[in-house]
Amino acid sequence: MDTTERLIESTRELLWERGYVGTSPKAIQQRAGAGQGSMYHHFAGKPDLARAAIDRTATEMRATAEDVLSGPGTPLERVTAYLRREREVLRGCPVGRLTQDPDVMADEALRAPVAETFMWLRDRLKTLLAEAGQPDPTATAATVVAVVQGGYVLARAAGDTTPFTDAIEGLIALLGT
Amino acid sequence: MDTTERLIESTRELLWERGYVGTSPKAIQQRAGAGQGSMYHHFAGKPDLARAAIDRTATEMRATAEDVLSGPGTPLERVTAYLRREREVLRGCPVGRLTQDPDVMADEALRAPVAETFMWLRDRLKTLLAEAGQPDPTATAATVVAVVQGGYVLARAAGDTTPFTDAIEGLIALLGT
DNA sequence: GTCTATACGCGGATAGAC
DNA sequence: GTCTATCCGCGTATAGAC
Repeated sequence: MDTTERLIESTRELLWERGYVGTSPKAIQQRAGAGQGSMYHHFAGKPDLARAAIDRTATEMRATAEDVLSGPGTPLERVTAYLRREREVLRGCPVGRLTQDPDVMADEALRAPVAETFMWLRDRLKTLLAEAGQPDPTATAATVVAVVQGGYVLARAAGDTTPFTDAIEGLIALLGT
Repeated sequence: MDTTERLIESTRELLWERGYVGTSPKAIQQRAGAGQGSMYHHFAGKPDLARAAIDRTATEMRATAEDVLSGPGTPLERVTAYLRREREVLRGCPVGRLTQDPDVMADEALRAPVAETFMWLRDRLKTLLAEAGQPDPTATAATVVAVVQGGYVLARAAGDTTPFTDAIEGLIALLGT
């Protein structure tokens, strides 16, 4: 892995763990094993690096979701599979957490991939739920995504994955077999 | 409002807007109209102030919820009323957002009120849902809280309250009349 | 109780040598 | 491309005067 790659990956990890405000160039350099000069040679600064990191994280999240959503089974089974997909629950959602960062939301270039990811996801689920015969697919799609995002919040608050699983299984039960 | 009060209230606002990591003593002092010496006279430092602010915010949130949950109507109507309660959606949840802050989660004194608030809320909803005859009240209660918390995430990502409302109404529909 | 002075390292970056 | 030096203001206090 070359320096550019290591810088981006380190930034992704730190954004996930500590958010944008809590991530310093110095911390990125140390994790990447790169010097000051090296970092500023490859990137214009912290926002530039964050842009690369966030773009990649958002893209990856869509790909992961699409993988399950276009998988085998009836539309409802695929939504259920999406809900039950394995996740690093206690680490939270690497995209959703950015939503809480005022400096990310204030910068159009950083905010856009976050907004697009959730719009895409809601739309994708809406299509499946419509196929499944759900009466209000738009609203239900929002509910599905919200349960996942809110499940992370509950799990982190509790320091335990149980509330996440509960929230997911509670929703699946409500969606009907 | 005396100085102590203004310091706590300013801290509450800043924690809501910018989180713990993004909030500096200097910013607190400026918003409170208090000097450096004044702040350190009344509080031991940033964590001490944050503790007072978070305790109050958590307590207030429980009181607000209890108000609706112990209101008039059938148990299910009260859950619905809780879900439809007015909220400053685009500002996010002042308690839920703390969940994302590594320095808050790392400090037991700061973390405890956050954990307790969500445990209390899930338990309170569980009781109502059990009375309402829900088959799995524990799981459904987690789903209800998660939809609210996740709704905030979606709304902030979109810069628009619509996905929040969609998520809430989608859940209410699933819960049945 | 509040103010001003002082401290020291970090955040975020630029400059220029190698 | 990477390194070291340097910069300036902020974060987070402490000390002591008033």
